[in-house]
Amino acid sequence: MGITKTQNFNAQQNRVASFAKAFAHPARVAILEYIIRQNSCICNDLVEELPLSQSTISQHLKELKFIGLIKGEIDGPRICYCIDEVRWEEAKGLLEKFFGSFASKGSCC
Amino acid sequence: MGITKTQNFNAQQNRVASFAKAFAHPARVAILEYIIRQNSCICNDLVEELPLSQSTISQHLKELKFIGLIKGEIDGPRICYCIDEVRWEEAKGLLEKFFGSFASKGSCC
DNA sequence: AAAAATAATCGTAATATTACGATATGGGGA
DNA sequence: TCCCCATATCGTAATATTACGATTATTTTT
Repeated sequence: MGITKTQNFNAQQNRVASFAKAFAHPARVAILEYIIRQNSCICNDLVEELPLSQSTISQHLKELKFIGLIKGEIDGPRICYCIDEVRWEEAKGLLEKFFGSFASKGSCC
Repeated sequence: MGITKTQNFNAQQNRVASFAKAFAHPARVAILEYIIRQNSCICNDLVEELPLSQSTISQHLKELKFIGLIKGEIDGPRICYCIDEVRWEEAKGLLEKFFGSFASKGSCC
C-alpha cells in the first residue's frame, strides 16, 4: 500500500488536499513568500535566498507549477516565475470555505 | 537525504507547512469535514463512513491530534474527537494571512 | 565557435507517508 | 470474572517526498 486512495474521495476533498500539499513544506512556503515579495522571480535568486541546492529548488518549483499556483515563462536564459492569480484565488477560496465551515457550537469535549 | 531541513526555515514558515500538512490528504479533509458536520465524533463512525481500515483512520486521527487541530477525550469505551477551536483559529489565521499577502499588481508573465 | 550562465532533468539515497492485518489495551456489561 | 466492543499500536510493505551532485539543454556573451 502506501498509495493514497484518491478515487475514494470526492473532487473537492482531493482539490483541498492537493492545494494544501503545495504549502506542506516550509521551502515551498518560503518560495511563495519570496515570489510574492518580489512580484516576480528568477529561480537563481532563490538559490542564494534559500539554504537548498539549485536542483532541489527547481524540483519544488516544478511541484508548485504542477499544482498550478505558479506559472513560468521563458525570459532569455532565465525563467520568470510568478503567482498564477486564478489558481491562487481558487486555492484561497477553497481553503477559506473549508475553514469557514467550522463554527463553534460549544465543544463537546 | 530526504529529511526536511526544518531548522533552515523560520517558525512561521514551519507552522504554515505543518498546518497545511494536516489538510494535505483527502482522508484527513474528509475526517475534519465529518467532525465538523457532526460537531462531535466517534472514531468508529468514520470506519463506516470512509473506505479505509480502522487502523488507517486511527493513524490519520493521531496525526490530526498531533498537529493539534482535533482533541480527543475518553468517553467510556470510546474516544470523543472534536475540533480544537484554538488551534483551528490559529491555522485559519495563519493561512488567511498567507493567502492575503498576495495582491495582484499585474502579473509579470 | 567557445565559454558562461541559468535552469531542468537524471540518478540515487535517505526518510516519510500511507495502508492494512494482526495484536494489544482498556473499559463495560453479562 | 470473562468476554465484547472500541481504539490504539505494532509490524510490515508499497509508494512518495526530499535532497543533492552530476549532467544536460538552452541561450547569451565573448
